[in-house]
Amino acid sequence: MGNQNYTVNSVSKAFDLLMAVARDPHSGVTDLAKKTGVTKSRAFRLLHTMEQRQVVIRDKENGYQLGNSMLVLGINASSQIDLVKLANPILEELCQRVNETVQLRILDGNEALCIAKCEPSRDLRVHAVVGRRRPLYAGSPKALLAFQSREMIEKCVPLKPEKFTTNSMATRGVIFAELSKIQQQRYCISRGEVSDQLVSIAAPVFAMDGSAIAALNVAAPAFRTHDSELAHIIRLVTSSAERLSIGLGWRENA
Amino acid sequence: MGNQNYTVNSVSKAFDLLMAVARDPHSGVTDLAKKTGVTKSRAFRLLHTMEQRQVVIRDKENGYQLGNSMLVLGINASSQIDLVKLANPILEELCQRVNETVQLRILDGNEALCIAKCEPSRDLRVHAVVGRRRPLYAGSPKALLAFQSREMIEKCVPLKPEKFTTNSMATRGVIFAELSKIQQQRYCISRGEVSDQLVSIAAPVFAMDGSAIAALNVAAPAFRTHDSELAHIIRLVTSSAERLSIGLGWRENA
DNA sequence: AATGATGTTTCGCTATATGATACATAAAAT
DNA sequence: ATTTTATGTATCATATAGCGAAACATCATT
Repeated sequence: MGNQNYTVNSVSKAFDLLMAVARDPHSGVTDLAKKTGVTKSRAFRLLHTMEQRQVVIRDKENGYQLGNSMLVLGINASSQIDLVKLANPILEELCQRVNETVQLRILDGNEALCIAKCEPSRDLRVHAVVGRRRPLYAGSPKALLAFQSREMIEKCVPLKPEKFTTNSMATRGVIFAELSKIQQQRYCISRGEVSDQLVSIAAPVFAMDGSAIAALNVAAPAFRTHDSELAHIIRLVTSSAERLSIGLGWRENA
Repeated sequence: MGNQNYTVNSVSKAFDLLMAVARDPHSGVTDLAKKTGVTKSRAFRLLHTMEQRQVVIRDKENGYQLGNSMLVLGINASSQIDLVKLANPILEELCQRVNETVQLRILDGNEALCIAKCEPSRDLRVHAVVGRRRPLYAGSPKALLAFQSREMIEKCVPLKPEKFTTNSMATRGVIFAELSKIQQQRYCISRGEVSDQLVSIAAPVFAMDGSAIAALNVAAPAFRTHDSELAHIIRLVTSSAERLSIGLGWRENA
């Protein structure tokens, strides 16, 4: 049962390339090769292979972008992953009620990964990107971190946390204190910790086994979010998160 | 300038496996190996590689399904592919107006591939699947075929067309005639050609270069679609398709 | 013209991915 | 209980598939 290396290198590198294409569409072979640390020949062959399968396509200037197969696979993925399947209607309802951007983030490695979002159709709104990663120790991802094991928390809060804004929590101590507060009240409010002038209200989502696997959050411009409405938003976010948890088979008691 | 074989076999096979996983989630190694005509060892290694990258994940019973990476890539794809990006809001509006299922299909090989859809929230509705392929010679994909080159049409209409229902067009002659009619009127109505009791109204979408690259269609139960409303639906479908074409840079005059 | 970017092609080498086979574990059948 | 037939996982020797480097071809730009 040794930890064998069954990895097929070309396949692994192909996905490196693919992620690179997703990140910066319209890049060419040379550029992508550099970004992924692969020889030009190799990049060319791998991309060529993916092109044949419509995984990537090329624009007029030979730049690569994601192709139809990715589209098909992606849409299948969202109907195969229970969490996303369940979440989307709940996100939409929440988004409509608060009329602000709503996001769902899961734990991925020691980061939070956005796997679903919903934006209102008003002109000024918070922009969310599916696939974007954030550290767990700042802003609304704390709603996810707060419910992890002690070791996990230790591992994820660096000794010198990055200061995104003047409002970012500066020390481990402050963050730890905030995490236990979040654990008690079961929601997290962060004001301008990651971006200035943004307020975010988040609540954890629990799986059947009681572990916190995701965090649901509403992100809004600070000036639009007065204390009077805050309680209302908190109620909506926590109840949406709870509905989602229940949908995943979670039950209140232990 | 020879037609070199730059294909990296493992990568190609990996995507075979991946498509198989998308098609039948929760299958195991053995099963997937059979379906894709690959040895078990190879399937295992390729799937293992993709598992490491979160392209696939496994359920409790060792079954494979699509993972988070696919989700992220898929969502990126839909924002990178101009057609889909443009189409979604238009599909949604059309769907809401007609209160029936709306689909967008592109030409893919000699089939029509559904790349976007929108379903109304009523109980009885036509079910659409992104990623599903259909022949071009039957039902609403004819709206796409009608605007292709003579050779393409010849190639895509088989000598003995498949009979999906009793209403399917039986001979090449009948289909050819219908195609020229569609070309003239710029829309296509099909009644129960692919599924009994279903009516579908479709219109072509043109690219900047004037080629027909997609077809937009509304699919509805026949009993709900009376002749009185038909004209109205046609108007909505054609105008939506035209808006989409214009969004892609197409201009009315050649 | 000359330079400096692209993307594409060639080619010989060896590391890499491969099939066959064996093993381990679990479920089904006897 | 014992055997059978599934499954997923591991090992290994072999050849071939994929590799890097460097040459080539098209473009822009100078």
